Order: sequence, then structure tokens, then C-alpha cells
Amino acid sequence: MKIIVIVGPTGVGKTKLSIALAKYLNAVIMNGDSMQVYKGLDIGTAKVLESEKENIPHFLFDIRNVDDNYTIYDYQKEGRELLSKFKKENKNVIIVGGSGLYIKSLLYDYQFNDEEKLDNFDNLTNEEILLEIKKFHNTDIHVNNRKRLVRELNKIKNNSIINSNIHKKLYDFKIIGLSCDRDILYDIVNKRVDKMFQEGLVKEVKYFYDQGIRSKAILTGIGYKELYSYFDGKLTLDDARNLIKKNTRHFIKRQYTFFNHQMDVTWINVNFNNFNETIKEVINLIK
RNA sequence: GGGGUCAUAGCCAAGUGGUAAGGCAGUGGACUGCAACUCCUUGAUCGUUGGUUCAAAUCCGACUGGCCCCU
Repeated sequence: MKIIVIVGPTGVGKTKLSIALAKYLNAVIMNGDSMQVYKGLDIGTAKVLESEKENIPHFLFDIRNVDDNYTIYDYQKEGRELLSKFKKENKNVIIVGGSGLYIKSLLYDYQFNDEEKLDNFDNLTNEEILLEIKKFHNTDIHVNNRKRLVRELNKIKNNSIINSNIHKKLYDFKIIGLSCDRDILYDIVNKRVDKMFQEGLVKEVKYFYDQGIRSKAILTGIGYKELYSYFDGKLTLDDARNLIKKNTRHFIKRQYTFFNHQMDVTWINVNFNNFNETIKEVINLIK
């Protein structure tokens, strides 16, 4: 079994490359994206079209409803089950996606507890939570980062000290990162948002809005949360569109930081004028 | 041609004599269960020039540019 991981910021062409590589390696494709697991989030997540799949088996796409609560824990579990299955079958696998932590927790030795009770600690201020944590061990978590503070204190309260070694690889794989100049990427992504609108993004989102769905996926996904604000009358459609573009740019920046510092990525610059060249380059790399 | 008015970072913008608020954008970064999340970090000597003053973005003059009015 050969595992090739394709990462990179949103909009560089990961999907396209994944299809080409899958054909070359006779591989299956596994999703590495936190939003593409949801059914119906298609235009906004730039999900592969059925017509683009070229009969290549795709896994971990469209496996949940938008109102389901899906987390890294689930992804890791289901992903690893699939990987061991493919290993038995000696199948080559291509993992594509832009969710760094999802992919990292799948392939490296991240350990999560099977059961956990979560407390929001509504009665505690951030400072107090931080103090609580420091009774047990030191932490770098910033006082303002309540989400992380709560998480950490829960871990302590649940006594779920785990022995992860997040640098240890659990599989043999190679990570290819697709990249290009930031300016070019921003331009591509801005245009892509306009295209999404033309293709009916508003309708896609409205469908969920009208059902009163306010799930995690909808409220955090770029392209969805902004349009919800528009439907709520808090933004004009134009402001929503610009906000989507801006949030996408912010997201790209964070993706780069994660891939650059958290994973062992071999970067390839995309040749947009001749994508076949890029494919060739990648194939040479993985030979 | 004459009069008035404005000129502070990529954008918006405070400051009216004592050595440049803030917001946005951008940048760099953190991140083991919301990760397309959450959080942290960072920039100018004030259009040019001469002068007044111990001290000027802040006062005076000239110039340049924008806007408005008059002929």
C-alpha cells in the first residue's frame, strides 16, 4: 500500500491533482477536509463533482448530514478503519484535503479518549480556568483562548492524560503540498467565490436556512455562515460575498502556517498554464 | 486669473505646540475532540520646502496635488 497525501491551501487545485494521481497509481481517494464530509455542502466547499471523479472510488465524502456533529475524533476513527482495510487489500490511497489537523491526527499518533463529558465551565472566568489548569501542569494556552482553555481543563477533569506522540508517524506516507504565490492564490480564490455565487451558492445555503438548521457545520463553514448573516438581515449580499472572500484569505494564511510547521510537506509550485507539468512533477516525486 | 478648503501607513481615521490613538486590510505565529474553528503578533514621524520656537503633524510663508466657489 502506498499513501500519498495532498495538502495545500484552498483553491490551488488539490482535487484535480488527486484525480490525476489516483489514475496513475490506480488508487482510491480519501477526503482530508473537515467540511466535505457533509452532504449538501457542495458548491461552498468546492467538493469534487460526480462528473470529475472519473470512476475513482472516493471515501469520507458526503458521509454525514449537515446537522450531525462530526469531529476529529470521528474522522480519525473512520479514517483509520479505512486505511487498515486498504492495507489488507493492498490498495494505494490518496488523501486530499485542506484540514491540517484532521490529516495529522489521522496519520500521526494522536490519541483521543473514547468517551468524554464536556463541561463549559460557565461559572469560571478565563483567568480562573487558566489557574485551575496550572495547578496540574504548565500550559501555553493564551488567557483569551477560552475554547482551548475549556478543552484543556476538561481533559484534566476527565483524567484523560494521554500518551500521544504527535511526531510519530503511524503509516508510511509522503505529503505533497501544492502552492503558488499568495497574490495569485488570492486572485483565484476571489474569482472562485464569484463563481460559486453564479453556480447557486445562495440557493444551496438557503435550503438549509429554510429548514432552520443551525448546526456546527453551517455556522463555521466559510460561505455558509456569512450567507446565514445575510438571510438574517445582518449583512447585505455584497457584504456577505466580500466577507466570504476575506475569510477565505484568512483561512489560507492559517493553512500555510499549519502545513509549514506541523507537517513534513514537500512543496510543489503549481503551473496554472500547464497543469500537466505539475502532475508530472508530482509523479516524479513519488516514484 | 481670483477666493476658499483639505493633504497623517495600502484604506478609513484621531490628534490644533511637547517627540504620532484606534479600526480595517496585509504579515508572521500558536493549535490533541467546534480546526473552513479559536487565539496571539506586527507597521508611519505626519504632501514638499523654508521659517517662528527650547520644542511643530500641530503656528507662519512658498510650492505641489485634490475638492468647492467666483470671473
